[in-house]
Amino acid sequence: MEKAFKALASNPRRRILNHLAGGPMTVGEIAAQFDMAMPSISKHISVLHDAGLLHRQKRGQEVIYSIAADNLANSLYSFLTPFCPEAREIAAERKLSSEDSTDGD
Amino acid sequence: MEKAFKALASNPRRRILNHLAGGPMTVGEIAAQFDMAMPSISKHISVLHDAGLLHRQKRGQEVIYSIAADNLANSLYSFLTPFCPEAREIAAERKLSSEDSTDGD
DNA sequence: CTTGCATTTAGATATTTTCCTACTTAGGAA
DNA sequence: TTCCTAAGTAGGAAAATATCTAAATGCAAG
Repeated sequence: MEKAFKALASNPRRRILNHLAGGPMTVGEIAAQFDMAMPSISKHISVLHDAGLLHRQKRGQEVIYSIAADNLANSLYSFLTPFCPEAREIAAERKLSSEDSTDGD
Repeated sequence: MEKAFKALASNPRRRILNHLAGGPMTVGEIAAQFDMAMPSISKHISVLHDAGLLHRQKRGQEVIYSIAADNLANSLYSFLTPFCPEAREIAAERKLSSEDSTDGD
């Protein structure tokens, strides 16, 4: 969860997520939306991926990233749980419906 | 929202929020939970407050902070909206009920 | 094998964040 | 006033982050 929040604490990284909300993309397609050198984008993407917020898939020499919506949602819901009753309910439901134990932190 | 995510990207600050989940506290009470100098805690608190995540109330020479749960939840829900249908619904509901009951803070 | 393209890694530098000590502000009481 | 305590500010050192250019890696085609 530490990693997820650190990953989300950056404007370019949140923008990357927003672009990916439109569907999976290659690194190049993502980078095309930014006025930033490719390696910087690549680094941001890897921070997001490392936080479990992106899925990665290779196609030839391209790498396609897509949002790991479940991890994103679960991280935020479980963080909200102590503060917010509705988040507690939702977090519980999500946990039930997907029994794939993913991250702990 | 930028501020909220930056504020949440720090372990000590998330710990402060978790302590405050137990109820309002003075700066001193919060600081007592940490092995960190007072000014550092004070700074963390002010980052959280500046992000709209804490309410502030003075009582004599003490300052009492409490969680601004609504802002916390709204920030995260509205961020999640593009990625997650249930967040969209919840965000919409929250927005409605906050227009209804103008509870000031 | 060589060339070309997509992505990542390495290394350098500038900015930001974190945390400390020392000092200031402000309220309450003697 | 003077003293004490709670909280915040100022300034600076150390660590972490962001970003760049240059070089390396991986893959596919000729």
